[in-house]
Amino acid sequence: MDAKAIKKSLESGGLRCTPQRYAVMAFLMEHDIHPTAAEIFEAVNRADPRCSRATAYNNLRDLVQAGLVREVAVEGRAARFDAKVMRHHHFVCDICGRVEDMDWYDVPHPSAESLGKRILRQSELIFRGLCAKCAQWYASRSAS
Amino acid sequence: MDAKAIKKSLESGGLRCTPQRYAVMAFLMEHDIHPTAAEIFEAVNRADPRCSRATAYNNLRDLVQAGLVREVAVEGRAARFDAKVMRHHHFVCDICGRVEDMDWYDVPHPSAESLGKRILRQSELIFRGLCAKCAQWYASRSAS
DNA sequence: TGGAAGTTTTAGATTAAATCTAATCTGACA
DNA sequence: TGTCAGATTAGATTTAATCTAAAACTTCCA
Repeated sequence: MDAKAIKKSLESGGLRCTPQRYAVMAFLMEHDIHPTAAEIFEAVNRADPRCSRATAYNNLRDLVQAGLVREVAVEGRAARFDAKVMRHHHFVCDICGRVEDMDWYDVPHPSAESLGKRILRQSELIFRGLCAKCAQWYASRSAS
Repeated sequence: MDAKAIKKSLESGGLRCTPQRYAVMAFLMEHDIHPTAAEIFEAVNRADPRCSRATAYNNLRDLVQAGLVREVAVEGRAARFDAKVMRHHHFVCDICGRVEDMDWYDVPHPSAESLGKRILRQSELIFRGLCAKCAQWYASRSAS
């Protein structure tokens, strides 16, 4: 991954490029596995033990606020994160909680005014079901 | 609220109608405020202190599993719940976390097969922005 | 009616996720 | 070099939710 690109993207969000912040952003850009905050902290801390838990969480919060990283809340599980490279929808597996990317397409939505609300962002979709792996496991399980 | 209707709806989900379970379901059907689990427990426990925290949470879980209650995960906040009377979308306020109902409409989505996934449910939408109250507060704040 | 088997509930302990605290460090720039 | 806002830290704390093991109910059949 291009270090300059990461630095630039941090600065475009008004964030200074510190080693810890860089590590969090780089991890997210290099892995499209939608890790939880705990997984990000563990990976970053393993690579460089100077990064503490609070710092990993603080930086994650800052990156989300700056719009560089997207947070996906999943019912009954820890939140998951991904670098917001291109706009896309998500798929969440009911069994293993795995989050996968899905292609972006526009969804029609009511206008803000008609609802009495001031700001209204296009919602990203979260589809739900069983991922290929869990669907297979589930099928073999029901068969026996 | 019709007690018989609540009892029937519990039984339609394969759940026995115990006083505690009834209280949780009744609270959700009588209040469309999308309470958190903690708020539900407090309300139910206040009305009848025989219902413990674990019971409120257990029953909530059972109701969600039975498809009678919907859980809405919100980033950085406790999950919220509502009785699944009619299908609808949701709006979440970025500032106060308030959840509001929005009318249902179909959203086009890719078919399961094209994605290699076995089961794929229609996603309910979550719109995000500022609710009327917070939008007003925010505007008056920026003005000063 | 008795009582075995299953279900539900309970108080309190525990876990998990994330944030807070207050002290310390860093580095840009005067 | 000195200053100071911003960043980081370890560890404590908070919050949300679940677990545990015992007790209390229901059901239902003899």
